[in-house]
Amino acid sequence: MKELEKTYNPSDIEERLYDKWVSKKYFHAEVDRSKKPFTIVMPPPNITGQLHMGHALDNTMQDILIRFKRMQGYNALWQPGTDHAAIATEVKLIESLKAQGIEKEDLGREGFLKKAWEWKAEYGGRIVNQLKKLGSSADWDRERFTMDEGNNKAVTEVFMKLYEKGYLYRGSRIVNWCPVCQTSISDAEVIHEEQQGNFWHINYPVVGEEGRFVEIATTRPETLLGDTAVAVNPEDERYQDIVGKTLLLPLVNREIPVVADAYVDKDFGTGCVKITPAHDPNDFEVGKRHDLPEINIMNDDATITCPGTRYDGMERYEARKAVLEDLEAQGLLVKTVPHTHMVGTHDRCKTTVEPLVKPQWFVKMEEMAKPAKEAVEQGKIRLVPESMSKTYYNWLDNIRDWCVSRQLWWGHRIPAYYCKDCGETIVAKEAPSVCPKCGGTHLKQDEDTLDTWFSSALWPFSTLGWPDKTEDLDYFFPTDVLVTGYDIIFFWVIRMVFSSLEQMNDIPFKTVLFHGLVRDDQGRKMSKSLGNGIDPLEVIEKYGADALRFTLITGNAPGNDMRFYWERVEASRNFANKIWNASRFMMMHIEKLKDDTIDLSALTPADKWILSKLNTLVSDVTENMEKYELGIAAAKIYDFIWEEFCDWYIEMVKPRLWNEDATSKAALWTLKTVLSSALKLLHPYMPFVTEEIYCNLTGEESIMISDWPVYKDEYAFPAEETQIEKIKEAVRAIRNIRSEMNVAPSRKAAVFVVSAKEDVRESFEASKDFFAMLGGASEVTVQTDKTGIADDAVSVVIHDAVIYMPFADLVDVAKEKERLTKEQARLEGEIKRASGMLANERFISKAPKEKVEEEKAKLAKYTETLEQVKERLAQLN
RNA sequence: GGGAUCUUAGCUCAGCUGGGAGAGCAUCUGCCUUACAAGCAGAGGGUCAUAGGUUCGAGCCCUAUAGGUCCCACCA
Repeated sequence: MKELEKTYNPSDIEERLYDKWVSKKYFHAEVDRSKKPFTIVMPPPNITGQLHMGHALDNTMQDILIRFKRMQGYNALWQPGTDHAAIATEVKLIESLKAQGIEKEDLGREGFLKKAWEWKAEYGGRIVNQLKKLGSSADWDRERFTMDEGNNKAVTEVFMKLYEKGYLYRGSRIVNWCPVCQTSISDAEVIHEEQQGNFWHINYPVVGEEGRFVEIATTRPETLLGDTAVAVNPEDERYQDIVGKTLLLPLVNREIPVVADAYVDKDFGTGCVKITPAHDPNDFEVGKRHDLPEINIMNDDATITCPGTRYDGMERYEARKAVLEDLEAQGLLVKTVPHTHMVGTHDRCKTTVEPLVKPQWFVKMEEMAKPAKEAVEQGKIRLVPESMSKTYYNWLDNIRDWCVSRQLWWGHRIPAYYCKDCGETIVAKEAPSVCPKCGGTHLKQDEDTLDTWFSSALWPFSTLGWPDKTEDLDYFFPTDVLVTGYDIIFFWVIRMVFSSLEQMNDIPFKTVLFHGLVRDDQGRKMSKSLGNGIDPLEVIEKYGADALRFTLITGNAPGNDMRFYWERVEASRNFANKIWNASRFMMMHIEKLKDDTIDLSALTPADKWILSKLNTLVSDVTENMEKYELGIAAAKIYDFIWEEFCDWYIEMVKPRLWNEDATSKAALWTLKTVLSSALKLLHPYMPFVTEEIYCNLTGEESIMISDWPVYKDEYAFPAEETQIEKIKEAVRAIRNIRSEMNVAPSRKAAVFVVSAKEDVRESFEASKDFFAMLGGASEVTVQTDKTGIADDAVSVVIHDAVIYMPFADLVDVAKEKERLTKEQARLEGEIKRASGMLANERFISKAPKEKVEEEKAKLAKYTETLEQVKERLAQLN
């Protein structure tokens, strides 16, 4: 028999147990047609990443589900991997190189990529190791990387298929350009931020009509340099006569037409809009409709290109200033109106994006969006919580083509080749040596790479071997649940859905379980810049992985954000310790249990009560977990173990174990049965502590491969449940009275239970041993009426019975008086102090309001308490 | 402009299909009782944002209002 430490120390066992699980290959799943599969693919963390609370939450949820299903007998596969995270990695690498005085260009493409792979080799495993500290039971033997050979193959395959189908095209269109990262980005990567700016009203002179102007308003005056028209609404009476006329563009003195276009809102601003097709998505469309030229005025680093002007080479905001100065000087700046508007910024670096016309690759979304929407509408894919569906539909309804090319080096290089001789575009798996159209040999591969999300969109099937027809794919796909944060529904979830429907002709997963963000204790997002992030590893080190996991999963509804409090981790740790100690108690007696067989009729009502409670818990928890109500299930297990099992059942059972009476075997059997089942229910949440205890308790190899408990009809004892609940009620009543009357716990008293009902008397009689102990009774007498009970006995009424405690036996009147007198003196002192403070005018006027109110409240409370004390004293005299 | 979501005890939040208001922490009181002071026992504290409505019955459903948070959207 192993003696356990008095307090639970997670760091003593976590690593050892994790190593055991890994070496026993418990996490590994192979195709096994005799079992039903249950599959989760892990959202691949970035190779550059460090474990943060979001990962911890995300992976805890997945681990809970996978451990639960594994115990239920499913062939559970949790497929892990990491993401190459194109922009994030490239930017970080560039920074690190810069610190060494090296520029990206110095290395060249090859050299840079070599560095990137070295980086990956160095840091790629870090986050995986951190995930292991959490207890994640992912199948690490199957770990994948978005840029490994198989994924590269999948990416090329999809690119070709989409191209052949006409869903992938290259075109010069307005894209979001990040001047800092120097690449195009997709719409999803642009976040709109409210910024304080101005509306500048500018006069454009009408050509040939001296003194006549058209007044436009703009928030980006520097783009004036690229204007090729001014537009008005065709139905705007004010401007009917100037449509078709020509204006003289200030500063650059270019003649531009006035066009009529319904895009213009005549009630907004001046009703006249300057049109800059090369620098605004709407203007681009207007430009197309009116066949306007596109004049690019900006370089990739957001400096102005406008040869022959003084703005040429200026930084964009510097140019804005200069343009305004010059307009002002020419008297063309009518007015400046402060204006808050939304400005697009790059989600990675927060730089204001510039809409620029660039040749890029786009995925045509219209056709693929439809089935993606239907899959959710028709219930083939279920989103949890359901409210996410609206967000999902809304995005798909308004979807625009997806810009997938990036001007980066780290990523999947676009498998497109251009013939320098005839301009032909060839999309192929391997680099062609001759142009199939003209036979030329001057071919050049596209310099760009693909959006990171292009490869992650294939993750649920690429990790299982696609495009090859593998056994894994056939067996494990479609996956069962995807667990992820609601913040990447557009980036990832939707793209996986349409990619899977298109490539696999099937849904990628049956359910998406969304969770919220983990915020700091003030409700702020955890971020590096704020420095308010809490490192999960620090939490694990201090309180254990189980405590962290339990904290993250409880006290919050699915999909909601949660705040992180150390106090809650501490509470979770205390829970682990509670279980630890319950098992210590058992270990002290368990050797007396010779065998695990029992005749259920040998059980006492208390045994049947807890067994029945457990039975209900088993079905409740299983049901909750199947509905993905992980927090509710966890709370139920917590309450059961702490309250019912520890605070009541263990206490009830003590006299039987101490006395080693005839029912002690039943007690031991019940303790072991109930505890081991409860541990199983808890195992998905707190894998380490449950494993350690379970193995000690049962001698079995591991809890994680044990069977999930199931509801058993023979464990249902409704009559005993009500019977014991009544006794608990009586115990609570007695304790309440004793506490109210200030009876020292050491002071035992005689207790009489009076009931006219035979069954009630019988059940009290049967539970006398623990009832007396829990109620602090020296002796319990059960009878039908008040015969022999003193008139001044304290009584408390419960359902179907009255409990009497002879007063004189309970209270030492002299001592009670002494205590009350002391209390009276203390209260009078407090009242004097508080009323003194409140009588001081300077305190009232100068102290913070709260403080004043606090004192007032205190005074009121003390006064009230004093009254009660006086009353009590009067009774005793 | 559209949409989502929240407003419940001092704090942070649960409350699953409507049926007698909960947890953790904090506060107060008493206990080192042979598993656990990371504990035990007891107590105080809420007109469930506001106003209507549906219902035998609403924290939960409907409408409106106020306030908070978030997402989406090309109003220059």
